[in-house]
Amino acid sequence: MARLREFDYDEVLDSGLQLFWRAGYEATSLGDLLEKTGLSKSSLYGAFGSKHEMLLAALDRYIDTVLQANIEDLRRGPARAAIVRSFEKILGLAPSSKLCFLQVCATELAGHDQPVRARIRRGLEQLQRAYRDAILRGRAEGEFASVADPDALSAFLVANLYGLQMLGRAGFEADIRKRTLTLALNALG
Amino acid sequence: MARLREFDYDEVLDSGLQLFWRAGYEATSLGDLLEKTGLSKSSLYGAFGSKHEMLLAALDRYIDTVLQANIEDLRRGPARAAIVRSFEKILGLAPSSKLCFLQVCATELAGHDQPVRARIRRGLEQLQRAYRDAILRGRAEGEFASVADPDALSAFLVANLYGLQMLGRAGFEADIRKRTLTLALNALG
DNA sequence: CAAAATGTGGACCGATAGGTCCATAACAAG
DNA sequence: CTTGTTATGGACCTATCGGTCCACATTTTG
Repeated sequence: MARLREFDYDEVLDSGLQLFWRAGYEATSLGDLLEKTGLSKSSLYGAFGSKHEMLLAALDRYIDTVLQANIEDLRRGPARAAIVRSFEKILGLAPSSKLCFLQVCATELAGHDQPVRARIRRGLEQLQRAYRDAILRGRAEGEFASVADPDALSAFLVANLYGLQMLGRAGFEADIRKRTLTLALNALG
Repeated sequence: MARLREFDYDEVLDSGLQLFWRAGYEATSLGDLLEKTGLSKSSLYGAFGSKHEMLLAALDRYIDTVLQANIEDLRRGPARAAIVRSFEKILGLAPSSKLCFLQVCATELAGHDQPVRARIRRGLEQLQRAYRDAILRGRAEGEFASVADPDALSAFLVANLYGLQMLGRAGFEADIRKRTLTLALNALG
């Protein structure tokens, strides 16, 4: 072995994630990254290789921490309440607040960037599975009347989650979004 | 008056729109714009003022042409068929194809750019109204059983439209997206 | 303590970013 | 045909972009 790094890898990665999350990939410069993390270029490049590889690492980190926390929360308590909870994080969203990082990367990069797309798909599929599990749990408990295919129903919930974020960003009032959500939840029966 | 411009304003604007649409705002450079339009910097700046103002003009142009065409198509024929048609443009979407330009701008810019957000809202509201009109038309014709509030129901359709684009970009198969759409259409009754 | 290996700071790089400026060209009005 | 006005091409500007490189610092291993 040799000299050990003086910074915490995950901590730096979280800082980078914050920047990419707020401003997007292109609008986040290396200078921004260096300033926020306090690292020198050598350290950052030594740890991540390039700006793009750092984004990929940040995406993985997002999925494994932020998204995972949401997924775990979906497992807690009665299924319907858990699903509503997962949506309500979005409902209060002001136009300028952060969207799901997956959405940020999907629109900016996934069209021409395969590694990014693969990660987004992975994240979305995890989320879909979590909804699917909640649906099955709710049915077992007699909470839901719908007999629709759980795969389709969970994908439907994911789609509505991201669609609602779009409405929020456009400045649609919380009231209309709340009623939109109600319609989505109706599909659960 | 004086010397008249040698290019067609709307034609140039459409070229710019194509670039912004495909790559996003930050990733589209002035050089890209000049190359694609064939203009010199003076001409482009004389006509639009800045890259940012050109984007705003492109957004307006998108709403007044592309989106407007979709909206007009929603008025044709039986309501349910028209709504299905409007979604099917999205359903065939490969991961790398273009999203709605409003979505591109919403995620990249609307968080911190008010003029952009205002335009996105305007576009989305026009789209929502078009769905609302189609819903009312369909009800009058006895096509729909649902008695849900048309404002909420139309916002719900808009949300599902954009949510489905997200699924497409992530690489979700057309089959699962089709079944997701079916669930959304169920809300029409 | 020497040697091998890795981390760090910062100078340095060519390319490109968005934008301004100016001399010249082409028009309309009188 | 002059005058006022706008359009055009392209030189030019400063700042910053992402990235490389190297001398030096710090560590583990033997």
